[in-house]
Amino acid sequence: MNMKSGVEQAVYALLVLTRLPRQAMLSGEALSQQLHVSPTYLQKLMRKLVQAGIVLSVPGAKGGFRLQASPDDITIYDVYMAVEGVKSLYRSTGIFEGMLQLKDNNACLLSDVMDEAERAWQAVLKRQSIASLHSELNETCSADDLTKLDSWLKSTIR
Amino acid sequence: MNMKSGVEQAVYALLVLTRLPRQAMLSGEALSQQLHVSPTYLQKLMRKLVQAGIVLSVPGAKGGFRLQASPDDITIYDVYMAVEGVKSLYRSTGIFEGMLQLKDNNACLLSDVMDEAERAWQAVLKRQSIASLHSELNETCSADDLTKLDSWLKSTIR
DNA sequence: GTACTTTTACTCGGATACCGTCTGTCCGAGTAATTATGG
DNA sequence: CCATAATTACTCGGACAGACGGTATCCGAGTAAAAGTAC
Repeated sequence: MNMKSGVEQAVYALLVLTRLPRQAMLSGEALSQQLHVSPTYLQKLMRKLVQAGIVLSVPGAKGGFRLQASPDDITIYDVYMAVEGVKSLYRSTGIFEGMLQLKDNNACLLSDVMDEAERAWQAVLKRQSIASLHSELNETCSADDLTKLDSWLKSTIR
Repeated sequence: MNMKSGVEQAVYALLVLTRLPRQAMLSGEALSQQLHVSPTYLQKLMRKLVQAGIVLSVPGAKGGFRLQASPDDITIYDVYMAVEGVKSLYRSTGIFEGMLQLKDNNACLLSDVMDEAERAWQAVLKRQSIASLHSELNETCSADDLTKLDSWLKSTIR
């Protein structure tokens, strides 16, 4: 039971896009270079973010990605759901029904607890947004590093 | 990101052991028959429960398993940890450090949120015990099914 | 200079290979109760 | 009848095969801007 590393990639990709100048676009290739991750796989992740309405994509030359929603409106939960899918952590394998043959397809005893636990988990992810993470980034990093990142962005967008 | 089905097996195994007459023992083979799961794999799970101090095992003829702790003291969290291990759901792959070469091995921005979310998740699992699940079982099942289970237990222990 | 074609630089989505983890099996040990054996 | 040996019925833990899902790569297709070409 491990979280996909793709979620982490997606979050940081969004963080980079947050620093993007207004209306500018960044290609998947450029993004992958900044994050040091597989270009093709990141492309796949970006498509999921597009389908979830988080990111806007434009094909063709000078195309690329940029945020569609405001960073304040994008929660970590949204990113998680876009990348990981909607299936819940726990799905009964039907042991309870099998133990003593119960006629009614009763939800297994564990489902209630597990669902509640998952909701509690998701609630925390919903409280944090890309914007709040981005402000953390501003506090954490040195001004030097940030300007280096911004100038890289400026020179990369076309 | 899916929970191991082994956790479910372990929980129901403990539920069966809860109904066991005082001091009686049940073999892994018998348990697996009742749960309709793989005998050898269940054996592996039971060993983990033993190592976690949840279950007591006795080798040799007339040996088997029985609960070591009181059902009230065994939380779903305990079972989860015993089966799934202690590693956390999320571990940073170091993208943040790689983005702009940060000297200090700073924990990535996501870690805080993810850890908090995991704690919230675990907190729910800690509130539910095997005993509370067992009382749910008593309410859910028909008296007929329960006596059938008990008589099976009586005829199986030796 | 305008209309058209070609090139270029992207995204899109499917097919597929790789790899780690979870599931499941097998086997040789160890242990204890039971049974068999010998005197 | 008692002591000892053999058998039986378990757990223990490692090694390993199989299944599955996440990671990663490749390719053909679509799209739009830019560059080239013709008149």
